[in-house]
Amino acid sequence: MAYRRSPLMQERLADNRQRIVLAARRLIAAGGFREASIAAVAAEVGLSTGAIYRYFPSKAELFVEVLTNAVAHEIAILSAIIAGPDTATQRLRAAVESFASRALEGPHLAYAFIAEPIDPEVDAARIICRQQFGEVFEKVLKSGVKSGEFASQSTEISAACIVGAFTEALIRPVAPTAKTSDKKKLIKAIADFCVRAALGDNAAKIGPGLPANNSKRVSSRKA
Amino acid sequence: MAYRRSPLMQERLADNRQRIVLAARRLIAAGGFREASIAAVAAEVGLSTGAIYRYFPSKAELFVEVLTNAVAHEIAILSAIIAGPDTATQRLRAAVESFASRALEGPHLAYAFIAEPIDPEVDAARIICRQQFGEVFEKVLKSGVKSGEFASQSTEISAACIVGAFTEALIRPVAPTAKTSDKKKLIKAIADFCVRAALGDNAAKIGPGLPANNSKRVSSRKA
Amino acid sequence: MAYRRSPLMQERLADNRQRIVLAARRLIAAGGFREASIAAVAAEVGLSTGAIYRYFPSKAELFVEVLTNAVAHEIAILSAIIAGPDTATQRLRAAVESFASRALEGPHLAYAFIAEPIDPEVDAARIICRQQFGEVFEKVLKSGVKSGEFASQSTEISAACIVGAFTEALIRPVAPTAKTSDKKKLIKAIADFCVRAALGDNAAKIGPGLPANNSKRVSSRKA
Amino acid sequence: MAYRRSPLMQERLADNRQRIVLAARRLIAAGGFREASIAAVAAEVGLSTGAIYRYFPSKAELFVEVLTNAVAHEIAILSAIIAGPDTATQRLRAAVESFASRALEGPHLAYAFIAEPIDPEVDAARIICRQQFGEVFEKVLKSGVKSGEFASQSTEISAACIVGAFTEALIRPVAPTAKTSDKKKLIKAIADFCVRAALGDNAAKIGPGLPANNSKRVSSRKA
DNA sequence: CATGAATGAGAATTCATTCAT
DNA sequence: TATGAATGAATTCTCATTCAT
Repeated sequence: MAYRRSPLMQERLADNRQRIVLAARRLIAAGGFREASIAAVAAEVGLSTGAIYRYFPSKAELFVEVLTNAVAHEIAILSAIIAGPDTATQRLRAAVESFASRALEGPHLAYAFIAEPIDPEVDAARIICRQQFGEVFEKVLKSGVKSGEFASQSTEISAACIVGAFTEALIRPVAPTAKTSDKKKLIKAIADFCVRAALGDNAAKIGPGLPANNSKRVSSRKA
Repeated sequence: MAYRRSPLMQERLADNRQRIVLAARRLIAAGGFREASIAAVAAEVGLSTGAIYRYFPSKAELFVEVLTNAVAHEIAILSAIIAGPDTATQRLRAAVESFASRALEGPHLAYAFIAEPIDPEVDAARIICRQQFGEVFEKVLKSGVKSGEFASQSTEISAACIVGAFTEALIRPVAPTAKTSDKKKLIKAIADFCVRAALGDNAAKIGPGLPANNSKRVSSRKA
Repeated sequence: MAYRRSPLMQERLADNRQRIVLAARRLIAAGGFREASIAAVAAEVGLSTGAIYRYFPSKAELFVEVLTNAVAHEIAILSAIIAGPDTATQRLRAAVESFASRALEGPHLAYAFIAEPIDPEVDAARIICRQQFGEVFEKVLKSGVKSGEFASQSTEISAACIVGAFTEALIRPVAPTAKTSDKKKLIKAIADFCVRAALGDNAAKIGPGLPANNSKRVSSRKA
Repeated sequence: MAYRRSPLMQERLADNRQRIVLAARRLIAAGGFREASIAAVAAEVGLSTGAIYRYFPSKAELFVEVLTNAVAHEIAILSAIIAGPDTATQRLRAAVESFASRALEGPHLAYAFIAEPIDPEVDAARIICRQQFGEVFEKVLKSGVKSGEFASQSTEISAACIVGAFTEALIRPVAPTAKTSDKKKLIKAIADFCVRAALGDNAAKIGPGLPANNSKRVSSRKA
């Protein structure tokens, strides 16, 4: 009598897989790769270590999926923003701010995207993820350059720089960064930086779209 | 009558310390912290593991010195560039290009500056190093803002973004990046990005000083 | 449907913990702390080194348990003897003889109670163990002094001296002490010594209760 | 031209040997065997580690000499006391007090006499040392038994018990034992214990020579 | 003779992975 | 399928001992 898998069972299985990924993600976000041992992940999901290996052939592949998953989620959000109806400047700013604000919530997870290769396999995945981010940003840049809104530039490399630029923001405050208002300022300043870089000498043309810094946007407009 | 150490010996000793640091650096540059076990470092210098501990009380302290050393060297070069007589724009560009081109030589070492905290002690050193880089860049930014050459901005965060932006360049090509010409383009594009971000809407004012991308600076000016 | 651990397995697990403690104890008894490396203990139980750490977080804690266990066993026996109905003299003698005879079986284990602090944690446990022994003996001494059977004395220090006195017996014959009859003589002589010291000048009063040496109690009295 | 050793040189050599032994002794007394690494000993004497091996073929042999030396010194003092003109009781008491009071000054050195066999060779030496102590005490015991002052007893084992009994005193206060008055009481109580054990039921005969507890000795004797 | 750098054999501890139940 | 005990290789660090200078 062959066992047929009940729908309930199937769901639980799919469930477990997802729960493992999320547990690993939570641990990485909280304490970095170092804290995310198989034993810790298993404990977090409420399974045994052995059970993890029923769903993932190795720790590396689990981590690859954690990255892939997290990135897919981000990419979806960013893509939606970037596909929006606003000007390229507005969309770029919104995308950077959106990503950066989430990144600040889990700095250790952010590390994961740029961290030291714990494992070659994981490293390969990470590079791909970064490229995906780059591609999304490249879209806005291209559309902005095409429309003349942005300065002419190597959109591919600019995209990479944008990823790198706000990456920095994630890494700096390893200590839980005090105030919410500080975070907002930080995010805004990063977005400003990226937008300025995208605009180039078109900034003047465009006019008051870009505040030169956090507090004087109005004054900058009157010129 | 105390025995005096021969000059040859003295040299070898001082040498050894440096050789250990360099060997560790080489290993980190080639394969990351992961590959730089004490045993590997010892083998690389041609010493026993025990000998390493004559020069460094712990692995952490060795790694701290590797970072400190590497950073000190970079900082010296960057500081010289930044203290130069050129315009802020030129100095910023030169600094970014200088740093980025060296970083491309040892991508894994670059990782070390942003890596996942392997060890709290090493991590502390890393954060300090990043701040030092930031401070150097902040200098040019401040001088440029003060002279009116750069747009008004949060120089601290812009400096961090610059560090982050070219950090990206170091991380991307983990695979040995094909052609030298590619590297040059990459470096130039990064510098362009950073300079644009610094200039902001002053770009137009300043005039054709900034090429919007690698080859078409003229066209970008006509607008 | 969670798997239930078979009773056999459960038993083996509980067993293992105990077996590790006993293996460590055996090794210490045979060759001292020196011979009881984690590797040796693991080999003795037939486990891997890693397995030991499933049961004990560190070598120190294992050793503490070895001591604690051994002492708890002794204390239980001694307490029973000392709580008995006999005269203080008889109970003291019985307690010393009981302890000493067991101690002679594992001289190296006895070392463990007085050994050089190998590890602060273990050392702390050892001091507590010695105090516990002392307290047990102090009970008989106090009861004997109170009843007038023993001479007035510092019961605390006398108790310590008793522990020390037969400690000596454990240490002397590191070489496998020849004959059983010798051991018996040794134990008896130690007990005599302790009892004499407890009695003090009450000895005469009490009468022939105490043999002055092993075999000639009658003759010793007539003098 | 053969080198002739100058008298000065000879002295320095003999000196060094002694200085090494004393340095080792100091270190052991201060922090136990654990703190007395060859490197530490060398630093203490102001020699190189290699130099130690010119005087002692191994660490074990150095430690053996440390023990032997220390014991020889003690034995000399004790022998003098025991060869004195007083009663056996007085001589025994004096010997115990003399030894114990010195032992309290360097508890860690005292450990060394009873410590866990760090090394079989050292262990062998330690056993011999203990026996030597025993022999000295046996002398008084024998003389006291012969004169009828002490109870008939196995002098060999009583001697061992005495060594063991005050050994305990050395081990108890690993923490620097506060007050001098406490120390005095401790030493006296130990001596009392040993003397009582030696006297046995002769105590009454002899009369008020033995104070049953700490404070009434002098007044009780002269009567 | 003196030096002290170098050796290298352990020792404790960690953790991804396997496998009997 | 699930469990988690067991494995064992790898890693950091220590220290007695040696030997070129």
